Amino acid sequence: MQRSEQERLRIESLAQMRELGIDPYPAAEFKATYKAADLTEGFEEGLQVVLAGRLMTRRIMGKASFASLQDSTGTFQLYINRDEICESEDKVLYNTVFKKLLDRGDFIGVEGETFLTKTGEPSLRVRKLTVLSKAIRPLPSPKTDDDGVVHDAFTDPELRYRMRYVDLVVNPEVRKTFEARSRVIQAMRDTFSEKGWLEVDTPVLQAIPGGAAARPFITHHNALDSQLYLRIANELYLKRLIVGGFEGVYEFSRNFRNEGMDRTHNPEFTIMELYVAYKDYRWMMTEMEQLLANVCQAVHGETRAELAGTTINFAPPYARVTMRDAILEYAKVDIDGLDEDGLRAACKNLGMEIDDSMGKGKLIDELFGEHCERHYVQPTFITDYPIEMSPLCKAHRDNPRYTERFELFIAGTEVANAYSELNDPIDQRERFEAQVALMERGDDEAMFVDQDFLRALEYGMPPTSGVGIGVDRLVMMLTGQTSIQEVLLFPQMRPEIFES
RNA sequence: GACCCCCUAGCUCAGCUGGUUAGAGCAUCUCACUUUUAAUGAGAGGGUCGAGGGUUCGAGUCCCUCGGGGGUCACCA
Repeated sequence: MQRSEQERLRIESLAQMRELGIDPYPAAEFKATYKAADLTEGFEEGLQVVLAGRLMTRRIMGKASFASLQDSTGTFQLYINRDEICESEDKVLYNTVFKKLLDRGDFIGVEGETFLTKTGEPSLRVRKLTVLSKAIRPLPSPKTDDDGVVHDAFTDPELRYRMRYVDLVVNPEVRKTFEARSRVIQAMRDTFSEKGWLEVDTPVLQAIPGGAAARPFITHHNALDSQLYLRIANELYLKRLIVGGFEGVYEFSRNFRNEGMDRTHNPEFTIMELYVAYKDYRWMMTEMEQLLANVCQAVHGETRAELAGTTINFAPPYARVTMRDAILEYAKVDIDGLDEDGLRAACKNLGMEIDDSMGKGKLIDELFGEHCERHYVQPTFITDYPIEMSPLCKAHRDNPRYTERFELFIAGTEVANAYSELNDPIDQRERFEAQVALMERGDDEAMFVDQDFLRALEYGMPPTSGVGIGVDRLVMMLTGQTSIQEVLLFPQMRPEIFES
């Protein structure tokens, strides 16, 4: 393996440490008494503290040095004086270990007391220094000048995504994004658990990939000698649990779809699905408004978030627009009363690319996607989807051509999808049969029939409303990111080839 | 899958219509320095220019193939 000059020197330092009787990778627990942020907030002088973290910058001035120590909460300045850490005549710890053998990126533990430097910087006067772990590779070294401008930042997306561990160490805003992601998920979980709903786990390996229309990843179980799929959705399993008598169930579901990748699609992604018995989609809209306001509050301390130069306002209520009105407004087409041929003519009229495999539902969806979607920047519920495009959703109580469905759009992107769930087993069977017809017509995304799910519905499912929230996309909206890769710790990449 | 762009030191980047020994800043190494904070001053080392082939007297630069990444589009109801 080819090593750079810097790596070779660090490996040499490692050996020298061992010769001095210092274990560069000690096994013992190291008990830090504070975190960097604890010391910075409400700074107190003369406090005895023990800190642990990575040595990040060093400014050596002969017999005294300044350094910064970075832990999970931030950085804190260290002041290291030769004669204070080496009280006897033996100055090896300072002159050799600290100045020569330690490098940027090494983990150390320090003990001492807090004080203010003459320039007023909160600092730790180090009395004792312990090597906790030696780093062999040099970290990138971004620097921030007086004007807050970052120089030499570690920015190459390929390197950042492949080596997220390095990205997280040197780019503090990256760590903040993932802390925000965790708060989003925690806020949802807290809200649901307070309402008494049950968090459940349902199969990732499924014999029939149901609940959505997408190409699945296929795998094989040896002992059963059967083909299995990684789930594209968990919807049908959560509904089975509602049949079983749970009245509120939810799951943060990692789904897998064997489709293209772009800035809003990764082959594996997370959808939070929630089903609540005796509710309808109107109730769910109100519930979602409150949930997202809470989540935004948890992340930002207010119900607004900045995204690509616009302020997104998450405070309820959100606009509610029917799909018919949306298409009427932006495409000037009234889908009400148009049959498939009429729709096809209208699409052609607008210069859209369409083909014969597209049914009525798909044509309407194209109209909406092409002309309307991008206009909904502030959170907006698009409601009452045509029945042809929603095979798991109950027909609208006032008009059977539509369904009791909404999608929530933010910044022109679909963030949530909800129904008054179809619980009529006869109707559901017919809808599945219509999907089979679409599949035979050439639609390779039509849904599979799940006989066991139909059997479950035949045992009776209470009226239920369900929702799926695209967690990754919601995190994007809340953290101002425009690429899904920035909200996934390890986005999908082509496998890296290593020389052995 | 299609098109466009990118790949040069540990990091961020220069490198013109092809020209002699491939540069800078930071990082690294040596020396100096007991309150610095993009520390400072003096000196030094570090490169298979993504890989392979071709054109040429001569290729980081031009051409071809391959690999990786980014963007746009398609696909993803």
